[in-house]
Amino acid sequence: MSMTLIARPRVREARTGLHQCDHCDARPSSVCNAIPDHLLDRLAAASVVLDIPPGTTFITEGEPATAFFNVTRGTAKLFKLLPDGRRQITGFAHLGHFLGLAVSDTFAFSAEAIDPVKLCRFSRARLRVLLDDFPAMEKRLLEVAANELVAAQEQMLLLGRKTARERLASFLVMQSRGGAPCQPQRRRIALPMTRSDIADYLGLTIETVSRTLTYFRTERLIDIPAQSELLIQDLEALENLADCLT
Amino acid sequence: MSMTLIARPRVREARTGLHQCDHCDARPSSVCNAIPDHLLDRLAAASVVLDIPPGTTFITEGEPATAFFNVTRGTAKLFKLLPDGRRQITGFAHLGHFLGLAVSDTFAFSAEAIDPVKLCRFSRARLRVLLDDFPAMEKRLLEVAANELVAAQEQMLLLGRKTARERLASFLVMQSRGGAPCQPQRRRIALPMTRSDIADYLGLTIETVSRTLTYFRTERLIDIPAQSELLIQDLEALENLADCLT
DNA sequence: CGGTCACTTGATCGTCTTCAATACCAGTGG
DNA sequence: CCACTGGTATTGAAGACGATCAAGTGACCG
Repeated sequence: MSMTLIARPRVREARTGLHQCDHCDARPSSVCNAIPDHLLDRLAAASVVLDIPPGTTFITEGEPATAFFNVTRGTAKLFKLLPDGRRQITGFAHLGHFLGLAVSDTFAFSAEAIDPVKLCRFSRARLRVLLDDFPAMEKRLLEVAANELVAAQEQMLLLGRKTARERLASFLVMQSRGGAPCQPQRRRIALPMTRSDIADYLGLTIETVSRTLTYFRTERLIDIPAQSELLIQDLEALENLADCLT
Repeated sequence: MSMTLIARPRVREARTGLHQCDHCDARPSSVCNAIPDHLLDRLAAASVVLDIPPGTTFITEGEPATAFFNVTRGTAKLFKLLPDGRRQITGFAHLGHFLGLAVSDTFAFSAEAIDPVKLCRFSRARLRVLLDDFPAMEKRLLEVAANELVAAQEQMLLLGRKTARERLASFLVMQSRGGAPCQPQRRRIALPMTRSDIADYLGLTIETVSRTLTYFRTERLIDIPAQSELLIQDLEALENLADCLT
């Protein structure tokens, strides 16, 4: 039996005195903003910076949740697997996203870097201390959890009740807002994830994703200058489709 | 044009000195257990007891979230609607379930009583005060939110990647544990919800639910003594189906 | 009884999947 | 420069699962 040997990428760990939270890109949008500026050294001391190469799984479903993460750069996909390999991507984690809410001793999902990802890692114990010392951070976590719950319910609606066209439209509209609601919309969308990722996120196959995107293109709703780049031509039509007003 | 007039059920409000939290059925399993016994009067003072008749919608998606609820009796369905009437039930709320996590000023879902439901209502302001006074309660809320998030992701996997048989099997196995994981399994399941509710929960139609249940019955996996009652005959087979090990 | 409502069962249909072939693109080496 | 390779995306044809449409059953109730 031939065996492919895959070099397991070593996760580079950078724990240095240089690690500073005060000019972290993620802070404005992350739970860390609950900690006042003059105490940021506490936060820096509790965390370790990691560099994750693309394709690396850094959280595995079912493994003990000994540490939590904060994404400070890049995009990760969060997913669950069935024994036969079927996959459901439950979300994409961008700048500022806190990983470790859906947890009950063990992680309920796996996480894999799509492009080069930078993480802040907090051990469970150290985070516990931080939360006890900064109740505001716990409040922020609750806020974040509430928002994720809203998003999750929206996704259930999509997966349970929307058609392929509606799912793709919803996805594109969401991406045009940078993955979060209430953000300014951009016509140009970067798609760091593959078609397969999009399919597994929307509960479809890659063929259906591909076909539907070409439909949208022939209908002049979008343009696809490159594989990982997309231009929205008719946002209103897509929004109507997404909210199923058609 | 003929018009059906529906008597809007008045929600009975019982705000009396008799409202006591110390022998509330919901307390052991709800967020209220974060408050020590000798301070339960604070909790009672902050809440109002409501009786909700079956079929009454007591939370409407999009309306301002001025109050939160705790279910102390009965079962409610939580759902989202599309403009054309398609519905996705995102969950069922039983004894002890806190309603108001998936919130961002306005409710992200609607809630309707399936059978006679009793609720504890907390105004947003009063709950705020309670949470500030009892940080343990905030911690409990975060726990609850984390658990709901885990459940939501599991449901996304179901909706996005499982077949009708697998969905029904997952549903039945979950119900045999009383809707929550880690609880003792019972062979006899009460199904207060209609087939239509089950369908909208699993992203199917009532016909598919009905058919699949009869398949299960002819395969001796289950028995259906009454419409709202179900007996599991072969739990192992159902569990294998649910986790897609077949 | 007739009426309603929820559920079941049957026949047909359509959307999305599956299977398969082809195109595309970047990287590598002759 | 071009052939070769591996990974990813697109396109086509056929098939299946679940949806839709429609009829029938049974329970409950005034």
